[in-house]
Amino acid sequence: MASARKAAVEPRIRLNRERVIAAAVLLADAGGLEALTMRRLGEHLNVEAMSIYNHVANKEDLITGMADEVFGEIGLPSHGDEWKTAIRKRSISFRDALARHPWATTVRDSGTNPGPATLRHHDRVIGTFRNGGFSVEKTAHAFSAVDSYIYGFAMQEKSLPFSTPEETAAMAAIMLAQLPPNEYPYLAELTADHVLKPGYSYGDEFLIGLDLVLDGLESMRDTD
Amino acid sequence: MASARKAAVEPRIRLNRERVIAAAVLLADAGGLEALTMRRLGEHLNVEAMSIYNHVANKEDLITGMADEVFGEIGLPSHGDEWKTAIRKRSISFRDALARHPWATTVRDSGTNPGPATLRHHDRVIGTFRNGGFSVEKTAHAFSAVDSYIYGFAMQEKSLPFSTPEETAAMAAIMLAQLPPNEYPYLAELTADHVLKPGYSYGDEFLIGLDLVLDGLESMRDTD
DNA sequence: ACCTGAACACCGTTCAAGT
DNA sequence: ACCTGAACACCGTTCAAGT
Repeated sequence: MASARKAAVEPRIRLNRERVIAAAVLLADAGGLEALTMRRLGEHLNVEAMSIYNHVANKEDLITGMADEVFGEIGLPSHGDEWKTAIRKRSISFRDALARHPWATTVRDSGTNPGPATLRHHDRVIGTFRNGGFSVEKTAHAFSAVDSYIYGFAMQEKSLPFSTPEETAAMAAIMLAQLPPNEYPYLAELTADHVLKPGYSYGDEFLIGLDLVLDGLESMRDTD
Repeated sequence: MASARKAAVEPRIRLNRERVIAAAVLLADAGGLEALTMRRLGEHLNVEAMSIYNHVANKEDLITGMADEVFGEIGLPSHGDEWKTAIRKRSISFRDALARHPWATTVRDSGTNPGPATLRHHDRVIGTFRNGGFSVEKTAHAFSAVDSYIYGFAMQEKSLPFSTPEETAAMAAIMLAQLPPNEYPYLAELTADHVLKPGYSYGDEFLIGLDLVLDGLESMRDTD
């Protein structure tokens, strides 16, 4: 009875790999990958840092698990949709996931030791191109082009020193003022005539570039 | 005389920002960004780690300098070439630079505090689009699309667990053997029928995707 | 089976002290 | 002006010891 009450007061839910990974994702979302230390993660889990090693081989294994968690959040391309619609939807979902977890843009576990969510996701994307009439070779081209674009865009977006339109305008004005205009005339023009225009948001570029790539893939599929 | 000889035996060239950055780039090229520690860098410069702070504000400042160094290695788009040729050449040069310095794919200083080489490079790229008949707005689209693609491709390439064709074949065979084929049929097909084919090299995808983007930009420029 | 405390070999960075 | 030694507040990870 007494011990039951004590357990209720100090819940100390059983630790496991999933809970460790989930807490680590929260920590990295809030402060970036460099804010994720084993000691800090232990604090958030009400446990000493060393206990984490009972559920995760080491920090690298932890980060691999985190990356797979992010891949699990990406909506799989739907079998019902036409290939272009399906890939477009999952690309938007992919970019949204990377925007929620900016640290994930630099991790890229998929090359070395992909987790189950990553494998399943890749399989479905490849299958969408194949069933959309792409040859095996052209599927490889398509997969590489689309994912390169998404990763690169997410990385550029993450490294911008602003996020809201107001911040953007303020930062752009400062940068423009610091810019020697004779030295960088085109950069100055782009900043003054485009970035500083009301309603500018770098995020809007995503769909423009994405559709450019998808349209290009469509005509590639139908030629040769 | 004696001191002159001593100076010859122990050259101890005067340290400066450029020499510090150059040594740091070598270190990061060899072992990645995590191999770059101030103590190790000091060793390579025959100096205590703390001396480095006389030439660099802190490690972040050092890495910013390194990123600008890499941008300086990228061939500027030539004024004589037609925009597509000029951007194509500089994109290949950009990707080569990122392949030489894989750590730079994850740095992206340009957003927050671009160095002089970065600014000059961006100005020339923007100018190439403008002189090639792109409106200011379409120049922004083009710049974003091309650089997103290049960054993303370089990141994917860097994270592959193989580089030579022999390694690729060996790794792909292992991965294919580990793959449950019923669970990931399309991934298995792509690996067996494409990646394992003799002559496969992921790097070859670069130009295919790049030309896709460039052709898309050309038709975007000429419509609306 | 899981958690802990102490310890090891590292980090980046400061500061007073040297030349 | 530049370099150094000692020190501080951290890291990831090990290992023996606890329950």
